[in-house]
Amino acid sequence: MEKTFDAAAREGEIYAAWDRACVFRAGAGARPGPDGQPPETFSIMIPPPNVTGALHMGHAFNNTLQDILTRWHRMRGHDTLWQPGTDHAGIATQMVVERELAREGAPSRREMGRPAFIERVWQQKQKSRGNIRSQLERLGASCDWSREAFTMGGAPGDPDRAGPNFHDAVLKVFVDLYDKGLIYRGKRLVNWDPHFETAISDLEVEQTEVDGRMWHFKYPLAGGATYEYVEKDADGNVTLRETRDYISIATTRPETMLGDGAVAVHPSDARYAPIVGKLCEIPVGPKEHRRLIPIITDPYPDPDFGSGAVKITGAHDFNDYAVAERGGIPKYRLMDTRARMRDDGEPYADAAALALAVARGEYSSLTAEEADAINLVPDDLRGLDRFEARERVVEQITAEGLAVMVPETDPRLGTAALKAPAAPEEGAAEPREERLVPLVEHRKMVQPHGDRSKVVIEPMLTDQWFVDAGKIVQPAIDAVRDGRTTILPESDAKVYFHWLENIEPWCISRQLWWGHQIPVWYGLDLWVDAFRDDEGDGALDEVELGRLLGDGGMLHEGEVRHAGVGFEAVRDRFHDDTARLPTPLNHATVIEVADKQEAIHRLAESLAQYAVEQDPTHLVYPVWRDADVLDTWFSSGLWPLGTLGWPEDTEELRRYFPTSVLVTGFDIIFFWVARMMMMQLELVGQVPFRTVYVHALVRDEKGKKMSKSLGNAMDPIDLVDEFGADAVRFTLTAMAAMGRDLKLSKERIAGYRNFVTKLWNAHRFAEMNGVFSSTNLQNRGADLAGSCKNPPSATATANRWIIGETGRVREEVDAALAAFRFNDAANALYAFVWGRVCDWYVEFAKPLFDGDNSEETRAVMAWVLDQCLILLHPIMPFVTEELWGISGRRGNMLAHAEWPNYGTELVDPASDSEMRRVIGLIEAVRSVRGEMNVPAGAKVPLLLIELDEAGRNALTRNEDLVLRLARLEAISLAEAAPRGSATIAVEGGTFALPLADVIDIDAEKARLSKTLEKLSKDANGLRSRLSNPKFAASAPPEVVEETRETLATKEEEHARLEAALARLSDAG
RNA sequence: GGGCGCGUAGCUCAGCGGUAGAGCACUACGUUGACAUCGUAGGGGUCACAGGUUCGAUCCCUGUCGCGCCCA
Repeated sequence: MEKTFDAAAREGEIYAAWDRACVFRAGAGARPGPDGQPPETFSIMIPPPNVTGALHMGHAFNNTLQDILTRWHRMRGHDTLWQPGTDHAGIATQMVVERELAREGAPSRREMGRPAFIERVWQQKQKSRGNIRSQLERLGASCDWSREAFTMGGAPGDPDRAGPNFHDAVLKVFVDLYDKGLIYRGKRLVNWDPHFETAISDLEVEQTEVDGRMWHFKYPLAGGATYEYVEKDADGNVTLRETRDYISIATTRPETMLGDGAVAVHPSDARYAPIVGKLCEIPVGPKEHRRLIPIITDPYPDPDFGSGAVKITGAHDFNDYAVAERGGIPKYRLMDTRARMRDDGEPYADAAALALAVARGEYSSLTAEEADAINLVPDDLRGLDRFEARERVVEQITAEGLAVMVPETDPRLGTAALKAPAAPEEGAAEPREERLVPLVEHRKMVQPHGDRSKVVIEPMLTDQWFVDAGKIVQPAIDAVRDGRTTILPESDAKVYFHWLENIEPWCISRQLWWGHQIPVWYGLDLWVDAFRDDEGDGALDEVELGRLLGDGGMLHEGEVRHAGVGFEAVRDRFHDDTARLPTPLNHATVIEVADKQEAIHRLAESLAQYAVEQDPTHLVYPVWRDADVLDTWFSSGLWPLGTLGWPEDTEELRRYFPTSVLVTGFDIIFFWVARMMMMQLELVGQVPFRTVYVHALVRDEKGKKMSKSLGNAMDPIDLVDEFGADAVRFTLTAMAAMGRDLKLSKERIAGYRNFVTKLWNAHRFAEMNGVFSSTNLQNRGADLAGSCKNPPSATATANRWIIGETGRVREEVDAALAAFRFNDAANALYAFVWGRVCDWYVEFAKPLFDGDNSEETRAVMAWVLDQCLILLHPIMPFVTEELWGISGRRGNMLAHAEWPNYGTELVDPASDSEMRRVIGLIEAVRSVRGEMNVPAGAKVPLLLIELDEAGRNALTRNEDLVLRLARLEAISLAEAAPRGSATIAVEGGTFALPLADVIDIDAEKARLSKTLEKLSKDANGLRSRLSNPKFAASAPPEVVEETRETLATKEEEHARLEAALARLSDAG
């Protein structure tokens, strides 16, 4: 064997061997239960990574944990499935492709059109699909790749027909929910990304701190009205009293003033009480069409913040939206999809007049659609970018003298403020005349940015599809409350509950091209009064038909719609609808067209043709499909069911659903976990998983979040290249304390790479000592047959001891994994393999190989090393598989080896305590040697002064071990410690190291005194506890007994060392 | 502002009622029958602070101070 495991060279080979042997296939390696029952099943769904993405450390962590669970259950003989797959990641993928197009100088998305673009995305998907898979393979992920799924699998254009038709399943879910009334369309405020021109979810919005400005403007009261403005301090003393003809408003987004619907103040705010209910003027726009808006009260404004008055722009701010809803304030949309000021609709004068009538209460029933149609952007600002419009608005207001002015020394101006002039007595020049400047506060503020586009998100009022989440949320709450699903760690269950109990409607539409296109078709609403059959004769005459065509009639009417998994599915429903229309429209054929414009055109055309031919069979009723796609989280919400073939009743669905565990990050508890819970419960009435294990974040070594822009991201594959997958996995596992972020450093990984080497070299040692020789292989034939239950029989204490230790660690590991305490499992194994097997057992074996028990020792070592490989395999699959192959001829790959179920019954208490004494003596001798500076190479004699029987037996039976490991020449009996010797107190006895020629008497005295001091202190503490009568009365008897024993030991050791010190002093 | 969590050895973290552990780092020594990606020994902690409960508190409770994260 080489000196180290060559991970870089071997890992690929090993993975390929697993692949060839199909060991990761669903159910592979499953064994019947103890009484011949069918095997338990274990299933786990990978949280699907972005198909065009790359794995980051979070993925590495997440998938390592999944692999540990999967491999562990597989080795236990369970029918195991780890379902892999990828997510189509709507916005991210669309972005990748658009960027690619730009780089190539190819036509843009809009230039090439939707079908060509989608085709291009499929090409991209085919190109990058292998990335994630090969990266997961580098990590050793034991997924069943034959079942790889894709959230857009089966969609039109999918060149790969192999996987499940996830696409149609998603559409079916939409249609089912729509038909149940759980999905609706409505005009709501959403996070709008002006770059991608789509609504995005809260998850996709980053709150970023930026240097912002806050302007202060005066909104003049209507008709020049005035009021007494009074400010008071906390004690009620008047600090300011003046007559004002305006109300002061602060804003960070002046351009939105154009859409203000009101000014709101807190109901308790006495400063503004005199003007509540009055109208004020928005100080921007053409003077002759100034809009007036009401001053209202609402609990939202904070009287202590700014002026205490807040402008209300319901169509462009989430808080304002709520105020507007409460107060019946109209919400005027100001921008287009690219966040430029609107350039559509009627001229400003007409729009402003209409809005003014609304504000005056002259126009009571303004619908949301009507409000949306009003464009309140003044003509000179139309078409401008929002930021440019902002500057213009500020200029115009300031020019008009309606900006709040302050001295230029005002500290609120921030860095723009001038230093206050020094006092004259400090020698400053004459104070300058105070100049006034507009109050523009420069301050840090938090602004929403698109996490991918990086542009400022604009809250925007748009038509979107929503899931009425409130109606399906309760079962998801109940399932966790009553324990059908467990969320770990517990604190994350609280997050889950909190979110679900305050659930909001879920916006599921995205204005993207890549994704599941919403399966809703619209038709023109012909069932309205305008198209009435006047005579009631069941037929439309020319006049009546003319109304359809004339006056742009159809354009202004609404739409009717149906949902179905495809056009064919909705066609019949539209036919049923048209059947209710008068002749000749009831003969119309339903056809699919691109959009509403085309529908109007085709219908008009077909009616015109009818007017000429009078042939109703040529009439058409055109319908068009909703252009939007579904939120990616909506489709991934179906992941557990959809990957198993739902809605078909598949074998896999019956076997593996509900799944056993979901391993995922804390950041998607709401967005994914909660939604999967809601959706599977709604669709099939079952929870999607029994346990949700929520893991924390992988940070850099300084505790910073890893991010590309910070440049502190570590690429897991680079780390695998450098240290090997096993080291990376073991590191992540050992640091996976529940609910705690892990700070990853290369030093730590290097430490565990050394552990891999340690394990390797223990095997190398074994190989060099014939442990894997064919004779020995025969001796352990039973084990090769797959039984791990029976360790070889052993007589040597060290062998009996290590077998017991193995039993202990197996219990520890299983208990840890069962409780998802991955770090405990890793640390238990580390301590066992390095601290007990390598540090002690291998050393003990060296002398044993020369003695009577050599064959037994070889058999035990082979068994113990096998157990190390088996128990470590879920965490470190590569090196263990490699060693498994090297160390024996096996019936199975290690990935399918049988997981043991022995436990502490393997512990032999006598051997245990015997080894404790042996190890104690060796350590005591080494310690004294070290402190007395005995050269490491020197062999010295040890004198036994006194020792109890158990100690003597232990010593006799293990003398070779002690001599060798303590580097002793011989052990002989002595009546008393000779002059100038160091004393060693052990359990039940005293030894002496005669070091007359090397010993420094003072050093030895100091050493003994120090130890004695410590012993006295400990003993005193114990004594005071024992002498407290309440202790004996209240503490559990075993604790009292243990305390007594500890005290006795300490006192005994104290006595021995005290005697030694006395002798030393006599001598010295 | 609301919620959750964290302050334990130089660093990273376990432990969470019975007088503190690991890894890494550090110091000294070392070609000991695998391993220098190693071995042996050693130093290093009023377990953030203040109260309380208890025979006993790093652990439970309350408060304070710091630091995170999530939601507004």
